[in-house]
Amino acid sequence: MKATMKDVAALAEVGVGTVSRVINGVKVKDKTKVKVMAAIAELNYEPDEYARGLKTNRSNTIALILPTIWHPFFSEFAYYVEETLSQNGYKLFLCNANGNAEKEKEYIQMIKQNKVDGIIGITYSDIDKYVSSNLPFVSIDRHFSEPISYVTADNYVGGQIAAQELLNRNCKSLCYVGGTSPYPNETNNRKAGFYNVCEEKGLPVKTLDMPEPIQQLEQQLTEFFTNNLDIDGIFTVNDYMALDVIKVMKKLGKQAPTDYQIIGFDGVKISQERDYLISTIVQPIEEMAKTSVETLMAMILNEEPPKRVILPVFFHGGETTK
Amino acid sequence: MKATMKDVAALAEVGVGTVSRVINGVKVKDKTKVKVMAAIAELNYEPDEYARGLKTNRSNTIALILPTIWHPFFSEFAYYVEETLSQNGYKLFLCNANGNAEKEKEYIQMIKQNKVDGIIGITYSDIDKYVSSNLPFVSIDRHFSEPISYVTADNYVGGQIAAQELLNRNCKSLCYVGGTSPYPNETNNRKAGFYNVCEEKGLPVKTLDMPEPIQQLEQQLTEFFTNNLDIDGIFTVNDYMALDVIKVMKKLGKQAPTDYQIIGFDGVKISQERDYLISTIVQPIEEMAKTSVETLMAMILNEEPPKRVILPVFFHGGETTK
DNA sequence: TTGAAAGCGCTAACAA
DNA sequence: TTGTTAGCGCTTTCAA
Repeated sequence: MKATMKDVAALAEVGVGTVSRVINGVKVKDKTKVKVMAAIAELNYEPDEYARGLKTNRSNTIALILPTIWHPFFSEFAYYVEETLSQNGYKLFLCNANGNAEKEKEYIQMIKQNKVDGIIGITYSDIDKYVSSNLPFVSIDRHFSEPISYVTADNYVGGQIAAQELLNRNCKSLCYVGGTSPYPNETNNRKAGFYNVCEEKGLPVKTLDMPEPIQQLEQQLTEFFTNNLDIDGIFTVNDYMALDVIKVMKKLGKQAPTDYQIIGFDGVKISQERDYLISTIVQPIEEMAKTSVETLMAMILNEEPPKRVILPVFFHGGETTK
Repeated sequence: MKATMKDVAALAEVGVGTVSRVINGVKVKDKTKVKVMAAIAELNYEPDEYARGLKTNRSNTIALILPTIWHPFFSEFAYYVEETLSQNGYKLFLCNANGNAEKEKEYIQMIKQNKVDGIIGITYSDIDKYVSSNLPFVSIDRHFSEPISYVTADNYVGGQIAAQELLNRNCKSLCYVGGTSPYPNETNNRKAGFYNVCEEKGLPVKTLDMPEPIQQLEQQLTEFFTNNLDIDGIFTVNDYMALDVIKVMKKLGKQAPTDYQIIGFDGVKISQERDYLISTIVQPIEEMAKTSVETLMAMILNEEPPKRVILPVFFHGGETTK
């Protein structure tokens, strides 16, 4: 049978309140503390977090809501979120929402019923409507109109850097390839930053912006690049899109970085120890994860959290640029 | 203020016991049920899982212990575990242990304190020592001596298939490249299956088996392949090792599949919608995840779970074989 | 079919 | 500094 606080109290010949104080680090006479500790060790006592939660209304648990963990950007993010939480004595509920608003709602309900202390969310539905304002919530890469804190990489500057790096490498005909989501999100700033630099230099930019969900991607890409054979500098909304472009270009007989140069966005690594896939604008995923957790912790402790944090990106030169 | 069962009972003019019965689907007179449901809706009542857990000693939560979520094999596995659990009304604690026995132990303690109903573990320490025998535990790819259930892919047959596929493609000089872990695990069977076919055909096999953790991998690979220029058929313990071999071979001026052919193991996809990286023996990850959850569910319901499940693998011909 | 009440294991307020 | 106790919100037994 599992030992309870009562058992410990009896063995140590003290009241349960005293045991509780010892457990929670409240000041107790040294001698009593020793007795209690001995009893705890003897009985192999471990506090019941459910009883505790019932009283305190806290769970030391947070929920991470993602589209899918099966994607290196999200799994890297989750990895660091878990690591940071664990260091803070928090547990993590993993919630794959699959971009499904219904499932996000279900999770919100689960979260309420389970005294979850806060949420970190990378979501694309109007989740804010279901999150009550007193539940700490940090959004990633998504700016809600409500007073919800968010953490994001500097997408605009990332776009600027991409343009600059392509120009530095003598690209003459630039283009941007991306997708447009029905939900507003920060990735649009990548394009804006890219355009900004091009405009300043008075350079025209070609654009392939496909409405999401993207249908027949390969066909659209093939058509676009067949009609624009002069393009020699490409910036894509993310690394995956760059991979898709590379594949199509290969079929068209073009190879990076000799025939054209291409820069992605995200800085995806398929695992910690492996390399970036391509030349890319790297998001500081570890820092974003840590900042999210810290912001959430501040909210939980009723401190004033930053309303928005924008973290710097950097260029990684891989094998798809000269 | 959050509504409690008492509030619902008062509004519906019934006892709390009746409300509890309605919530839990115990038979109640239709008319009463309607009254209670109305009160629940009116008050926006949601049961408190912590109070419930305190009484029932169940949490509808399971823990997934992994080395790291930041790896496509594990994140795919986690993805399907989460999906299946969610369908069963279960929640998932994500535990990255980083191959760190200390952290695994910490997690076990957390699990005990939080009434976690069961564990799915991909672990490489002697975790079984800390898991009490009445806590449902399913191990992946690892065979404990204790009566612990495990789920694994058919690694032996996978090795056989790899050898066969290389031979079918006219490879004359085969080799195996892998690592040996201090902890026994099922991946050794990949090598064994590979050898088995080669021996049957009377073919010699070269071997590079490096003790883990592997130091100076690239150097070891370079040396090995420089000394064995005749090798034209390679089987590696996993997909990543194959990528490393490919990289080294490129530096040696060799290209797959023209100069040599190579088959990996795992069938890693960096995301659901992307392709396999190379020619490989594919593990049925989705099925493994589902089977693990089902086995765990059976244990939780005190049914007799299968002691071991070995699931079939298949060959995927990619661009690294002819 | 239902209501009343005990009690799960803990925290915190109060009293000593 | 410490013991006692009420009560967190539920489930479940017992009796009606």
